[in-house]
Amino acid sequence: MPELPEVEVTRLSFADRIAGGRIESVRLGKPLRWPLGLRADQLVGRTVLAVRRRGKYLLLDLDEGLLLLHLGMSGSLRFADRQPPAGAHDHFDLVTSRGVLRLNDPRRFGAVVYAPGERSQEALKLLGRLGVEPLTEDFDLEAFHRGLKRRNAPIKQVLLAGELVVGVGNIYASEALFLAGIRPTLRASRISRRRAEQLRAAVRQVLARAVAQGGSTLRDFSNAQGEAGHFQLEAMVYDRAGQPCRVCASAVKSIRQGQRATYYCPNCQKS
DNA sequence: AAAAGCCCCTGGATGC
DNA sequence: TGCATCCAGGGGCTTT
Repeated sequence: MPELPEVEVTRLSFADRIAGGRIESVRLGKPLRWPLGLRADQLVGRTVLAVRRRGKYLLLDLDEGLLLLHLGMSGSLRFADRQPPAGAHDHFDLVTSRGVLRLNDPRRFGAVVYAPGERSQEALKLLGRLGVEPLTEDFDLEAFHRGLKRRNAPIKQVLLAGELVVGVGNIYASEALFLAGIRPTLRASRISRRRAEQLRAAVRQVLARAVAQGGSTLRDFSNAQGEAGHFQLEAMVYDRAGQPCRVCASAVKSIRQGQRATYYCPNCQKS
């Protein structure tokens, strides 16, 4: 589900509301991808200072340590005044004096991990190899192009890997490549500087637009207030196999790359 | 070092 | 209606 836009939209929907909240209790459901990393009751009494995002991770800064949250494929957060009975897929509740943050994640690919500090082993293990943030000045064209030249894998998979630039998942990889007019199977090393520039701009444009639209709601994503996103309505190629390209009316094609579906227009993305 | 495959897990859609 | 199969916004880990 959640790529950078969905994670950022989620963050924006509860960061201000939870900030300053004192942790009153923690409820754990079924195991997530990794163990929490400390006893849940050790969080009680700490304060949530702020919520940041790094790639597809949310970082809850506490007055001591931080919580790293990942939504995996099917996770979503809700922030509410009260704590209703937990449903079958509610696997983490953070009850604070400002409200209750609840993670719902049917597939349980998500995670909530405690780290004593941002530079700790625990944090670096998850965040240490992430590429640059696409929506900041850090997304430097020259460095991006140099990185692409070093990879022979198809560009779609290089984007998904998140080692050069973070936050681009399966929806937005196809969308960005469409906007840039680049075929997803093209080897990254063969992308010219000019096309790298177009791709960089396309990644930024599509992610920013998706944030503005509240993210994409394919089946069950909603922000921490329960509101769905709308970007999926303006997707150019994602999940549109066989349908006419919105630019040239050619049939959108679907292929598989690394066990994931990729969508592109064979006419608008000739190479 | 980089690339390719394999899993983790549940549920919805589709087909017989 | 029942059951099998395939597929899904991710990504760490192991093997080539």
